Amino acid sequence: MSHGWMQLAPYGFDEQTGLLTYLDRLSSGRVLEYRIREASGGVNVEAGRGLSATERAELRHRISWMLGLDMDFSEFYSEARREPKLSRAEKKAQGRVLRCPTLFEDVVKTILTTNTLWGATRRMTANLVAQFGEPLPEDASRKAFPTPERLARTTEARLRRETRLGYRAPYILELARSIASGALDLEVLKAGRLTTSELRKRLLAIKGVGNYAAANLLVILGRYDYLPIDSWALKMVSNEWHAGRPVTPVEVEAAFASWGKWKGLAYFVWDWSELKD
DNA sequence: GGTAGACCTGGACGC
DNA sequence: GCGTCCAGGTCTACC
Repeated sequence: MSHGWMQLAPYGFDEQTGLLTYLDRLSSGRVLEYRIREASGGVNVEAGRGLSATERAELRHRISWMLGLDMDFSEFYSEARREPKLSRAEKKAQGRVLRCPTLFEDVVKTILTTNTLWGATRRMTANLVAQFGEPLPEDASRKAFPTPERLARTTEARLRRETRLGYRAPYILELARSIASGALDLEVLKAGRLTTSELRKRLLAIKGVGNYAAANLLVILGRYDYLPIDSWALKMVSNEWHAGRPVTPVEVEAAFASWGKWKGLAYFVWDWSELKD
């Protein structure tokens, strides 16, 4: 819950019951819904019946990635004990950032967060899913996130008209087409073989991904050396340490510099003071 | 390498 | 009802 991904389609979250849902399309082409609940020692997932062994293995792999189930934060927690503003991190098992099964989806969603309001990000994502996603067999009104191949077949004009992506439409289209054609492989970036600096270069090479978006994606990839400094970060740092005076990205960097390779994570789970009116 | 200016969209705000 | 501003930034042209 450290960022808003659970509010973006095809994720759904019920605050009353704590049920997290997600509509996914497996490589077999099967579209299904994951119903994920917290359980003792892990999570419980319902995902329909009649899955093959291959599909079950893929599903397990994808959900494990989405929830970061194999991530180890013990080193960060050890550092965080010296900072009261991070004291709840270990107790609440914070650090995991909800992510999508494919990096393609995370990149698209990150581009849709830029230069707009959160409500518009939600709307653009919902439009993309509704217009280009593959439907759930038992309820055609509910759909998975569109594949690069499906988006690659549409036109910029249709993207602009039907999803209201605005100037972001050509970025999303170019990304989808590069992946669909095989020219770009984003999934390989998850393997952890590249240095953070090299990973950042690859992300910045994507049209529509700048410093903020790259840093946000690095956090999603488990690299915390860069801060995703957006207008919200400027506002929160201003309120936290500068009595509401406007601050620059340099001052945001300075505020978290002492956290070194953990600074992106410290920023994400920081217990921010209430904004003053 | 640093920096204006343009960029879709739609909600908030002032008049 | 209308015009302006701006938001969880980025790109391009220009210096």
